[in-house]
Amino acid sequence: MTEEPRVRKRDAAATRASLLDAAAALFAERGFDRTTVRDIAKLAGVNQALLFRYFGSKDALFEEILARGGREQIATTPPDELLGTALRSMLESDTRRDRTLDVYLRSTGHDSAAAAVRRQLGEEYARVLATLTDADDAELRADLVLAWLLGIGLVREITGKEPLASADPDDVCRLVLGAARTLLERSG
Amino acid sequence: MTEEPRVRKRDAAATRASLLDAAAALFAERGFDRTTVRDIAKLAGVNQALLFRYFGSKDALFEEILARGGREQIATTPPDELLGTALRSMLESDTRRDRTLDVYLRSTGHDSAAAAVRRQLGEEYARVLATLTDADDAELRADLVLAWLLGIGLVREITGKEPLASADPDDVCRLVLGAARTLLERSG
DNA sequence: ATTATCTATAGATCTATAGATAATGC
DNA sequence: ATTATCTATAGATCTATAGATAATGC
Repeated sequence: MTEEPRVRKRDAAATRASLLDAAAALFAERGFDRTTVRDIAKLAGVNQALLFRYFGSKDALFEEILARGGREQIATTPPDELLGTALRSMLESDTRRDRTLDVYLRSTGHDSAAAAVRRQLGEEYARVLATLTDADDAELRADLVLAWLLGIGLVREITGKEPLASADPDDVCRLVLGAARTLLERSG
Repeated sequence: MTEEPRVRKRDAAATRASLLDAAAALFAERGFDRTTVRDIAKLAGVNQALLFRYFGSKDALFEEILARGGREQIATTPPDELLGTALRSMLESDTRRDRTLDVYLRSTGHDSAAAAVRRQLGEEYARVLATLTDADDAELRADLVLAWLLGIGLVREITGKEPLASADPDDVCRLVLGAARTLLERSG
């Protein structure tokens, strides 16, 4: 068992990584504005001045977290399974899951967050989903499906409205995929 | 023509109302954390100390704005038209429209906002929408439809992703209502 | 010698309050 | 006399930086 050493040696790369992880966790939990650089440094177990040394500013750190969010997934999933896969990975309460969506949902006051989502959802998910239908408003239909995913994330993670917040992922998937079929099916 | 007087007389009620309107506009535009009490007072055209005299704190003012949001609408609309009406009123770009949804969508870091939406959506919209289907998971279905509305608002107002952000309200209504029918129709 | 880390603090906010001023109504 | 409004500022943040300290590798 090679445990992580409790007392690290001087290691710039590890310190940088700790700050990234700590920031991602706190931004996901409280949003950008309510997370202080001192909170981040404390959780990472490093001095707060190092945050500025390695990232330059709190904003730059935020941008880096948004940029590293969810980049694989898409390429390895067949288009007609993408919606189900994305939905399910969002619904699972794995502690190991990607929290980038929560970072966005809790930082809607920050313009960079909006831009990042626009870019990532747009140039990846929307493009693939739009290939599933031959309707001439395919892109709008794809956007509506993505808006639904974001809305479900919003209600479950932030608003906390029941019964959706605690609903079984299987039930949610079944209902959403059934209704989304209306939007993304082929006309022929 | 009885114009609003440019130089008001001393009028506590009018000052209070000005502060409420100014705060609602700024919270909708920038969210709670990025709006300062001095911004609000400046837009309202009153001294910033009056905000504390009339509301006690920035938080209390925020709560009051959330509480006054969208209270009528529901009672006067037949259940089966509620979804269409709510969707359409959200999509219209009337400058006169209720901005409470935007306040919430831009203040997701603030717990009061989440509580207010949970309460209002829950005890009003969700309850009515759930009567539209006799499925035994009617409440979950209603929540999913509401999550969709929130998600569409999020993408249009905050994320700004095209083509949804600029899409024709008629097109959006047609697609959403068609797909939502799958969730809310009666089985019999 | 290099550079990761830490100390101390500047400088810019931001919310909130105490107390002064002045316009109104009896 | 009452009370709406304004002045001035306390006090608590928060981001960011300059410069000191100390652990590492050649």
